[in-house]
Amino acid sequence: MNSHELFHTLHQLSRHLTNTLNEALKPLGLYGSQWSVIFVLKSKGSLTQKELCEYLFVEAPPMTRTIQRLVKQGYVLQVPGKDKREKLIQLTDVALKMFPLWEKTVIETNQSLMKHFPETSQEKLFHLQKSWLQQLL
Amino acid sequence: MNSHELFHTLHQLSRHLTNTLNEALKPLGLYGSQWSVIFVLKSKGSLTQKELCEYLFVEAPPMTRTIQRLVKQGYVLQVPGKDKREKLIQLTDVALKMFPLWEKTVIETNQSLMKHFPETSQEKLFHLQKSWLQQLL
DNA sequence: CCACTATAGTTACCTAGGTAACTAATTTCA
DNA sequence: TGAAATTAGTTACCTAGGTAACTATAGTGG
Repeated sequence: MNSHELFHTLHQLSRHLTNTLNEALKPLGLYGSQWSVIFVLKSKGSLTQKELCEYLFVEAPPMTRTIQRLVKQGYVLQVPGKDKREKLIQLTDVALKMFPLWEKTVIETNQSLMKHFPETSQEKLFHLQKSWLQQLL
Repeated sequence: MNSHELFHTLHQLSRHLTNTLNEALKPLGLYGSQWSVIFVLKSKGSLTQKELCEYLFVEAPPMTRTIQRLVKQGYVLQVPGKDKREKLIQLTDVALKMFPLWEKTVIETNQSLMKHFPETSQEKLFHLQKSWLQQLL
């Protein structure tokens, strides 16, 4: 094992997971990146764009783009925040109604992705990656 | 730990590694994806585009783009292969001369990325990733 | 031989993430 | 108070990976 291999498998895994989720959400008209935003909003309630960026570790421009797309789809609203700069993002009723279906799809996809990967391995993987990431940031 | 967290951490790590490498290679006029192609060509010698795609697990169109960019930069040549469809990709003398510097940069970056991540953990992580990936593909 | 199928690479277009630059608004501090 | 610095979000543009469709070439089998 050298670092090339470590990095390569990591990137490859990431891409594979992304592509599989996108494929699963495609019939529902969503992409993984949009689901991530929706999921966070559902879990934590309305957030500012800044908070979304911080939570999901995504830079502002792509977050703007994702949110604008979700606004266009009618799944989120941009509501003025505590001052004139700030925008609060919240889920619409449409999104709340759709959420269970989206969630079901994601959970099934994730389970299928991890079907043959033991839970102990998942836990180990998570902790190793989290540990690495934490010392990087 | 739930699958959202596992996936999120993984993607985040992947992005961080990619961005850090790109930043390091930027002064040398290279991107990580180009380096990957160069590295494989240096390791294994001339390969067809198809072989490069297979080795790096990238679809043909982005590989075409990366190669075309490398051709424009004068780092690779496209040489006719065994039939009229096939193109062999090989490193130019310029690239061979530059390679040590590129490699040094990449190695230093990688080492810095892993500085506080013990080698035993790296090995464990690699094997977990590889194991998961193998049952997915 | 030739129609059909498969293959290698390309083009067009999509999403996603990033940086740089920018605008408008807010905060800071002399 | 007001200039300078900071902040929240946007615009422009870049790279990277993907799918669909395509072109030219090669292989297959009746």
